[in-house]
Amino acid sequence: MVDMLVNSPHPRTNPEPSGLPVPRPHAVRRRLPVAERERQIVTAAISYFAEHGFAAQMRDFAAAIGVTHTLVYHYFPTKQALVDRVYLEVIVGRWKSEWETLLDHRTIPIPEKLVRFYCDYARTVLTREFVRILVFSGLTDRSITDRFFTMLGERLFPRLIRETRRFRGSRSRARPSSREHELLMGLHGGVFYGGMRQFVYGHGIAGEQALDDPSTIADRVHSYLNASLSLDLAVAGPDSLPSRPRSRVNA
Amino acid sequence: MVDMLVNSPHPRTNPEPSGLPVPRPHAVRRRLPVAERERQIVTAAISYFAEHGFAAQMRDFAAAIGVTHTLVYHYFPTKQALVDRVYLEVIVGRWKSEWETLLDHRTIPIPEKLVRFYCDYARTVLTREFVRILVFSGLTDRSITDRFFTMLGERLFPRLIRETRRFRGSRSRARPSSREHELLMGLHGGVFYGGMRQFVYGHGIAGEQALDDPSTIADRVHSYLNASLSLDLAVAGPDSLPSRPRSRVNA
DNA sequence: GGTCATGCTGACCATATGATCAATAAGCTT
DNA sequence: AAGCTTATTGATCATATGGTCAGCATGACC
Repeated sequence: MVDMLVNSPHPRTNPEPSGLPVPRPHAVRRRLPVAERERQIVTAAISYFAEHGFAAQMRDFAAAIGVTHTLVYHYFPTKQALVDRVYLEVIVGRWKSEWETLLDHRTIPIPEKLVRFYCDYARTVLTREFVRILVFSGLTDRSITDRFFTMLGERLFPRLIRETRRFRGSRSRARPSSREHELLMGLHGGVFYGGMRQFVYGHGIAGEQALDDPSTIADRVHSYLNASLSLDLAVAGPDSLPSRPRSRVNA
Repeated sequence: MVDMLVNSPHPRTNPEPSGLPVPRPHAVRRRLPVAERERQIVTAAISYFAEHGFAAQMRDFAAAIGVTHTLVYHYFPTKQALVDRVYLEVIVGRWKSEWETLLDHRTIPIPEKLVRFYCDYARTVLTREFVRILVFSGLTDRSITDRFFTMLGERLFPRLIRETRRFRGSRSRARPSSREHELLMGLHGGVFYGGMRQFVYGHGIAGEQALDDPSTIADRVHSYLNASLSLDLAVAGPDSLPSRPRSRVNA
């Protein structure tokens, strides 16, 4: 399927070489309860659009679940309506408010908290459907990625910054400096990049290790926290070293 | 988008001198030398497809540079040929063999070498066209991203792993462990994620700081190198700390 | 000013696509 | 088995798309 990208009306392969007249090509017509059929359509649309992009044809999609595209139009008035539904279920619907609760927890040690959060975040978000649909939507209609990133920026990143500061022994509530922010983006991006590699570029890890592998996540979080310790001496000079890091983390 | 078809391909305003019957309703038709026109088409195609994806229409694209789509077909036999050319120029054409030379350099201190490399890599690769086209192509036709990632995997990552090991005082030539590899992917992904945020999600940095900002890059590289120091004690146990890190790096 | 090679365009083709609608038949009730 | 509701479909529409082609018109040369 090269032409998800490159539309081409012409090169449609004619699938009917044999001139035989097919008497009853259509299979048994099964009637499903409305709720069930709708569920089926949405579920199928998620994986179909994740795979082929939102430029994919309604007819091809419908054929993939063995119905006609007209039936899909019976459940969703327009293609856009179906697309919106897919966005909603995959991106918005997967947000877990528990993440916020977890990060607000007062007694779990901060490194453990961050590791636990990023493990679950990775497990939730680093799926084929989520990653590809987020990226597809980011490249075209940004309305959904905007919503997602607003949530990240309002509910997640401030908490992560706050916890990082607590780890460093700071109670500042100031707007994060760009160094602080970029450091966090390095962690966050490093995690998400695993999904990109696997589901977009197709050069994922060999299989031995999952994207949400706790030890990989732990490595990254610890590396991030350690780096954050040097934030305080940012202005002190390039060669100084904290005489005794507050609490260096190790795997 | 729709009206681009209706509109005359030439947005240049017709002077409209007087009520005289104008026998030539179409705008000035400029003839360019072949090489020049081809250059113009390719350049425009790069930014147009980067913006609208490769599903964009030839007519719309042609209209954007003020010619008809027929003219484009005069220079490129098919849409795919143009797309291939875009891939080639943007992705393949931007690889710098100097990167390999730099990483092979024997005397530059390793942290400085990595910082210099990632600064230039970021400057080259973290452009709107590169990032978006790479991701567009990754989501659909992977032939080009495959080529790119093969280059990364053959020419870049091995060198980065080797230098990281040298930094740790190791001369091993063994295949990188998955921990080593994932740590490096964390760095690499953290850098690339900046481009994703800015050019795909549209939630880039506030402008004060560029994607290839040396101090951000330096932070990440140092954080990575420090983390790599704990690789050796991976099996030693979760709580041990190197009595004296070989050479901790700071900003 | 005239002419000529060719860069460039409008009209056209064949197919494909999102969307509509009357007609059909599956599954329930009786 | 008959009847009814409605889930499902095939035929159809209007438009859009990648691609072709004969012929126009532009700029260089005389």
